[in-house]
Amino acid sequence: MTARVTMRDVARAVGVSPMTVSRALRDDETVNEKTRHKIRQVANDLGYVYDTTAQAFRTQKSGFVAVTLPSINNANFAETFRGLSDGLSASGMQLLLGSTNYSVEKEEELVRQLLTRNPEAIVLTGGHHTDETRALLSARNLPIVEMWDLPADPLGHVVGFSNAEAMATLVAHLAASGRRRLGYVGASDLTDLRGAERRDGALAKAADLGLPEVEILDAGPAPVSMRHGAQAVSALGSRVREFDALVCVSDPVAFGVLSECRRMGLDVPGDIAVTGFGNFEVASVSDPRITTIGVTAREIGEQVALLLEDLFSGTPQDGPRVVDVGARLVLGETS
Amino acid sequence: MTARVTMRDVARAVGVSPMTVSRALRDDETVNEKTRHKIRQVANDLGYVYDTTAQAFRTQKSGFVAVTLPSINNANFAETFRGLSDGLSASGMQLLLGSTNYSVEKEEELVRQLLTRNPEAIVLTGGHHTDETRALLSARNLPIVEMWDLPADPLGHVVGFSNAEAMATLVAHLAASGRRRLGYVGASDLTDLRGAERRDGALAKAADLGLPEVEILDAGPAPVSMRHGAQAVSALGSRVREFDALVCVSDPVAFGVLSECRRMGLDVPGDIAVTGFGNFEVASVSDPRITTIGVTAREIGEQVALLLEDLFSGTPQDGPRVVDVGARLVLGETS
DNA sequence: CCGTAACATGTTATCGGTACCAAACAGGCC
DNA sequence: GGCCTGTTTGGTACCGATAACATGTTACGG
Repeated sequence: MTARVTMRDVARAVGVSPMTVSRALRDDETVNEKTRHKIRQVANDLGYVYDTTAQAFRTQKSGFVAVTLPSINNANFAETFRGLSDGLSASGMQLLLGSTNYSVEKEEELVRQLLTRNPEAIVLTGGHHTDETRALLSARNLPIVEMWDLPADPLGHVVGFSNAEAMATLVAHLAASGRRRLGYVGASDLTDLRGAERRDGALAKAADLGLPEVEILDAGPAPVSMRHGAQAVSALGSRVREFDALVCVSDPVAFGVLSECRRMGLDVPGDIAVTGFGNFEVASVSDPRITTIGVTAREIGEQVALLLEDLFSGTPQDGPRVVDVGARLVLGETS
Repeated sequence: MTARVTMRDVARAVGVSPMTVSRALRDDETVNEKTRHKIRQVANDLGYVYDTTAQAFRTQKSGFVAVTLPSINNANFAETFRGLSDGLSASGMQLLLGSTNYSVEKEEELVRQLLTRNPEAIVLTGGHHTDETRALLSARNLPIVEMWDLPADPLGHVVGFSNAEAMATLVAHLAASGRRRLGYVGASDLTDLRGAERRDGALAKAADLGLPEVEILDAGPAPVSMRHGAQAVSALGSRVREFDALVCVSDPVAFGVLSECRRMGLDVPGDIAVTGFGNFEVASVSDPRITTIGVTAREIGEQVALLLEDLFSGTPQDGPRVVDVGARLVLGETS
């Protein structure tokens, strides 16, 4: 194979210095219009491809923003990623994606790996991290954004909402419509910390409102999805009739619960209410539509992008910013 | 902020040369056990973080595999990405992800951008690309994998299945169970080329079997999802009764169609059959379960990873490889 | 005690851009 | 013409790791 074409080659072909080529392919300001045009032309003819790695090395700016998501296979996180990606492409940043599988240990490993690429900022999902992760991150002078939560002790900037509070709204709504015997369907372990917060929010609000104790229905280890919701209900068998509302950690779980309830001949919402979380597409398309919490997944990504753009553009900051994008009750036909 | 810690700093602190530090943090073979241990220790104490950018630059190996997906917000592509990601993490490769939004022009732009990062291989979804993309790629001596399709004129290696053939199987099944008046629900434009192939496969097979002409029900521009399936049916109104089967480009669309049919009081599969494609979770959880085509999304990713590992390990290759992972009919309760 | 092999470590140059500073050049003004 | 200003271009060093080669060190048999 022929050796790679570098700026030097282009420079030689045009009869200028590599420095001029470098300028011509970037700032445009100082280089003479004709020279620049010629350089671009020749670069193209020679099949020159710019080497971002070399640039990143020399300038010590990688052009990367590192992102960790619990799972890529989740419509909401995917939307956030898209919002972030679209928002940042304007400033020429590329995303470096890692998936933590809902594990803070995996997150630590990932952060360690991502940091070796010299990202110019790092975006984490959630506010729970290992001590080691926190140490790694604070040792670098690097903008940090935590999203999808409102952590009590943030590492840097925050774009999110209160999962507990949103869930409390939902429980209040159920109580107001006369539901009293609530079951909560979510992951059995607590690796999904956002899920855990939602659960705590539901339990606390129910206690607050004087409802009977909420029974926890185990849907298996995180991440839980449609099939786990269905399984949790079928495992319950006829005991499901003891409840008049099933509060689910997410819409996919709620959909599984809903489907299984119908298979068992239950009337939703006549016999039992079902609620989800996240306003996934399935919630608004299913028959009946599922009552849920609307989170602005895409907006979270966009807000993070805006925040980072501000940081990159050098706008002076007065301390870490906290953006609460909120979450609202979306009434469906299952409650 | 203090300047970054480099190998030089570690070397000075330990009293060895930077070269020894470099070796100690990598191969382990030649460096004395005690020296290595000391170096690791000191590196850790100093908070040294390896600089992959510098390594990538010096060795001219980026450690990146570039991947383009039509959409990240699609459970199947997300699964493929996971399979690929998990499979490649063993060989220390990191994925550089780009989303084409089902557009070959966006793909070209993306490929151009990704190539500046010197990826060691590139994985594309689908077999349709602009001429410019093909030119860009063949100018580099770079392993190329196309997945999710069996292109007639592949750029390199292939891991996929025939979308048209799979759809033909589905239509044959419908015909065998007595369905004759078929409607096809998919994107109106042809930007989703895999979708277009599925459509062509369905139409061709129907014609082949002597069924009446299949009517195309427009679900809007790609990408189409649940809501578009539902809208297509509601737009049809009572005309939906003219069909005895609705073949959908994907499971999400089929689910939308199914929900809307039920809202309209139709009995599925009594009055009308509904089929999907992709074996998404919603197909197996919904009530009734949706008849679909099972594609091995995760396996595609895993197979690509295996293929690339082989290439990276230097195993001699005899020409580009083609892996047909196949696709099978998954009978549900909607047909 | 020496030669040689096996192991362990050091030296130098380099990957492809670009920051920084210097210099060449053109045009305008007195 | 001489001087100044502004525009355009060039020269040199360097970012942090490592390939390739050279050198030093130890172990051991004869």
